[in-house]
Amino acid sequence: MPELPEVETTRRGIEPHIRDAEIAEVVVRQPRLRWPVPEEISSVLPGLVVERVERRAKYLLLYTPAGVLIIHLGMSGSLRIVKTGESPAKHDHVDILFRGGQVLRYTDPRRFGAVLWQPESIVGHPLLKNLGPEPLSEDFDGERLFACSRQKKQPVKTFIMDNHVVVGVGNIYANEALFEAGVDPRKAAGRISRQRYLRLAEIIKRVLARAIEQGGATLKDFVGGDGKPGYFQQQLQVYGRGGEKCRGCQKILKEVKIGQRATVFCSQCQR
DNA sequence: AAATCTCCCTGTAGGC
DNA sequence: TGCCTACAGGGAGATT
Repeated sequence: MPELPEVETTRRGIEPHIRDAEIAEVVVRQPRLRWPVPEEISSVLPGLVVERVERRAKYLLLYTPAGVLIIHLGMSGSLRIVKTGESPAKHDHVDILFRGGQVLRYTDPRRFGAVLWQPESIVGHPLLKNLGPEPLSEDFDGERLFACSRQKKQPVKTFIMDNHVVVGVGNIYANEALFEAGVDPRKAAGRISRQRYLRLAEIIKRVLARAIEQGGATLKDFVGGDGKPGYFQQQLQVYGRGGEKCRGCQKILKEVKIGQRATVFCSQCQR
């Protein structure tokens, strides 16, 4: 499941290949994603130049003079640059062909992702307008976590995964950040001190920034490769390690469900 | 308003 | 080996 670091790594991987390039053709093989892929993209996109590729939360935004192509990778999606003529595999649902020969290929076995077209401006777009701040921006800090959490009884893990509070903190990094911050994921958000939120916010930033750096360092081949940045599993402290020993105190890590999501933590190190 | 539930989909894992 | 079932998970939208 692409988390924010993987989406950002994808953005950095594809942008050099499609920036300032003119779209020649769009091929939609499977329009049934999370929402139907709009038919109009096949007729509207050709002739348009991709001016830049941005990321907002886990959405990738391909800006053209006529509108914005919005792409979400869901939990199994990926984007990569392939060569013209490379035959599509089973789950290669959308190709965007550029004049010059590059092909941006969208792959998504589980089809939880999305490819949408927003003519003109995306300002006020329903999918984007209620999103909280970017975790790596100055708009996100511990003061905000503290302020937003007052009176909230929901578990702190659910709270930091709420896109209204801060975007891009998915299940993996929520688990990791809470472990590093020494915060029990089950604890009510409203019962955590300002001091601890200041620390938690800094750790969220650090964990995400480090993952992006490593995504960059180990950038998989976006040209002709699999286009998947990978998850750097070897350095995950808790995610996927339920039942194994805590790397800090050797106690057995607990695994529970919080908000229908797998949650792993150390009852000794996280209070 | 806040919290919880449902649903979309298919690869993978586990049971037999 | 193969069949069957359960499950995971982002996140919008519905429901409580």
